[in-house]
Amino acid sequence: MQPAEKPENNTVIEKNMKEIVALCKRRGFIFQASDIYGGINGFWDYGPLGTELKNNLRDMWWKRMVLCPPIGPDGHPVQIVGLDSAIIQNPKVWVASGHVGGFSDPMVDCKETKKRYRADHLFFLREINDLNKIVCFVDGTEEDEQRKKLKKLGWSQDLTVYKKATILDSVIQHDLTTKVVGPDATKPGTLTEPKAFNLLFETKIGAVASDDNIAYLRGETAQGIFVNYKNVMDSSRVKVPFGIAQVGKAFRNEVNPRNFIFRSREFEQMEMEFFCHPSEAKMWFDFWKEERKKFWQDLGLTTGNLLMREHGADELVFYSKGTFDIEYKFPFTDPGFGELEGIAYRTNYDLNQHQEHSGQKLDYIDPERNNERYIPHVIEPAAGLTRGVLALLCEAFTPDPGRPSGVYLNFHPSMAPKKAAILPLTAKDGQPEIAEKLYMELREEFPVDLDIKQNIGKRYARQDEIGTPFCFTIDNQTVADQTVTVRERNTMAQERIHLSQVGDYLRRKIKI
RNA sequence: GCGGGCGUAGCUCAGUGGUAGAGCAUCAGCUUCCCAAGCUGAGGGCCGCGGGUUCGACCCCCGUCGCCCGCUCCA
Repeated sequence: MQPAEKPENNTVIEKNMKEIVALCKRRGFIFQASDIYGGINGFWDYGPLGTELKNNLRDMWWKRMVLCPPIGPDGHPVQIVGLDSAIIQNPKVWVASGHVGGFSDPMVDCKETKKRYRADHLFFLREINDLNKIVCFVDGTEEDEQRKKLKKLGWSQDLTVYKKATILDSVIQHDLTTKVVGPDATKPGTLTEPKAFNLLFETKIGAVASDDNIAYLRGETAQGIFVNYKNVMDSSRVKVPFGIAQVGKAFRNEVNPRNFIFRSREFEQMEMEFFCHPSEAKMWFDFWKEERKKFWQDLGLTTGNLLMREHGADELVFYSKGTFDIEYKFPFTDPGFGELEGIAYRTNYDLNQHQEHSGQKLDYIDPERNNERYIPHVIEPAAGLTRGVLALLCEAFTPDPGRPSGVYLNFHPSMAPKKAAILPLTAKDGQPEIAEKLYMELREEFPVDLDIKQNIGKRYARQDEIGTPFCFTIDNQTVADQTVTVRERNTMAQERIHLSQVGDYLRRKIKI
């Protein structure tokens, strides 16, 4: 029985994701980019409803960060300002950040075993007296394992007769790739030369292309914040501790885009860099961890599908003193989780780097600490906007055989692309006129649909499928006494309220 | 990047080496006082794209692009 379990499970998961993707296309949430040309791997377009959904999530983040930031430990709202930096910056920015160079991982393929290795995760043993004997291991391979492999090859198992090399380049330089036995290979010469995977998109500035005008599309929005730190300080009357927030596109040449919009080459981030005194960094780290978790919960992601996971020491980038991921249980990661947002304590690494590379002083003179000079430390909550959209879609997707549409999207009303639909029960007897009047009133404040055609069941079903939380239906009684029925999406229950209360009703329900 | 699977209407899928099909959706009209109901009709496809074999290709072959699954990868 055991073996049957996994495939069966996979089928169900696959089906779910397929249905979600199909619904997204059918109803205009998300299309494959360049669809009519056969698509392009790793890029997606947002349709009419997807755009509304994405904007809702973005606006809610902006509100919670910049317009109404949370109350800090001192009882007052924390200070955060907004920014919108260019996608293309001076290429030196990406050298300073470590993305150029550090962001490109050379990969080595094994022709025999079809395995792929990161070149910088490999080391080599070369017999000192025999240039033809070179064997390759993955970092961390125990000496016992090394000897086993040497035994299999029929070579000396005395590790002292081998010279250890860590740089594949030296092997390449001496043209020895044909001699190397790969980590899982049985014969030499199956490893390919390292291929550079530059994860940053390159472009050329100016009409004439040449190598000295290379620029990069940003791999994250964060660096735009760091390079504007001084400008914001000098112009905005902010004092440490404070934050700078930015929402925007970022680009990464992912080796293998997968899972709908989860890993794509063009995506959108919502990042905030919070600058503070080093002695308070831990406190702010804990503060933002809680705030950010609460954010996703407030939007309706249920606790069972949300996870706070601390990075292990091996996972941490060298300059981070701690990173937590907020992860979501997507249908394609189930029972595992996938990253939605990372909250990282980045120390003052980035500002230090930019101070060094730009030659500009980026230290802060703190009037509240006896004019102490220091480079602020940074706590970075960095969320994926497009991943957030996917999480909201997956969470909302609710199959329900008991209703005509067979499925509905259970969005929190604040996230729903359409807040309400106005539906005259029939297209006569003065009902369309009342409906249109209500529509014109409501649309000033809410995204709403007016739908007069076809029978009421079809119209309810359509609204269910796009996740509209409320339908206001005009009937004969409306003409007589100015009341409408409100039909609630999840329960399909109806109540009757006065026309004059509709606006208040929506306002109350949408608020988080 | 490797291996496997798939690509026919908006969606879910039939289909045969000889003139492209169904259901649902969409749209129009009628009918309907509350959940894709009923009746009548309409639009919509170079069968992913490009080659090849053939008198003739949606079908067979090759290539390519895209999607899904598994590896690999994800600063």
